[in-house]
Amino acid sequence: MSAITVPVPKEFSFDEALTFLKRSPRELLHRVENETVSKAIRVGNTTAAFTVTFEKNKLHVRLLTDGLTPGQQYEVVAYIREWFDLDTDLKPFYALADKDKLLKDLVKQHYGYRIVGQPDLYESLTWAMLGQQINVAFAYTLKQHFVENFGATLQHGDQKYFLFPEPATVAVLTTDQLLPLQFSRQKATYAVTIAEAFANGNVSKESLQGLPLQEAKERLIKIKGVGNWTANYALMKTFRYPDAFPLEDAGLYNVVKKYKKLDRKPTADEMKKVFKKYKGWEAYATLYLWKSA
DNA sequence: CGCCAGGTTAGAG
DNA sequence: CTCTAACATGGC
Repeated sequence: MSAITVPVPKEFSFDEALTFLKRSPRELLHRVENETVSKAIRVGNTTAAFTVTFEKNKLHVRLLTDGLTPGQQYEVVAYIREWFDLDTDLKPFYALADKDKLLKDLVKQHYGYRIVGQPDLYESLTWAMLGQQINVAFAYTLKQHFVENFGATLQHGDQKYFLFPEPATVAVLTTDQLLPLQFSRQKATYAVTIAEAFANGNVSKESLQGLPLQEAKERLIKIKGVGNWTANYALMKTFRYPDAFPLEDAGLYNVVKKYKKLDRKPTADEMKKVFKKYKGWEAYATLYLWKSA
């Protein structure tokens, strides 16, 4: 079995990443067992399963699928680098956070916590949409049903790996096929609309790559069902624009409410004021603030 | 049972 | 541009 080592930055915590990945027992797109993450992804025209562990200060990637070309192996490693957010230099953020009352303790407690991402923009956008206006636990239930019903699977040994559904698969669904999965009519419609946008090529990760945040956001918001919150969330998880963050997020409102000892929901202006301090690092500030919620 | 949850849209004022 | 109702369902 081939193994590949991947160096990580000093400010990286595999444990924090694992904690995040273990968030829901309903997650089908990866497994965490004995400090080992396993997952399958599509690379080119094939599917690759792999495991990731952390030993001697490095990630160790083991490919479970035989016969991958060097190019495909490279793609797997590139995916993992993106997934674990290994290419962001957190030093400037930590310098800023160390001087901030709200963040100071959080960044100490969770030192090395990064944005566990979703390198697939379609997955990211759909996942964000599923999470609109419901609690996270139920969002995972919806995702579980969605993946079980429409995602491809890969059997490796006694392990079954699920892949996120493809846009082309979802684009041709009727809302009636999604209602039994506990989707609301609205979410069912949104799911199909988002899939159509990707399936017909109107939106793709490649076409947004490198765009300024505002432009990327505008393109995503053209899709019905994708508002400011959803677009920011997806851009945060896929491209890690450091200043992409869901300002309207209920969790963030609650953190600020608590911090300012308010007896009501903070206003949008009050939220903006708090986040002004984190200019350029709003996404990471959000990540750590969610930890306190 | 009631309130709220990782919101968005369409329509009115 | 801002405000509001409707959507809609589970978790706690």
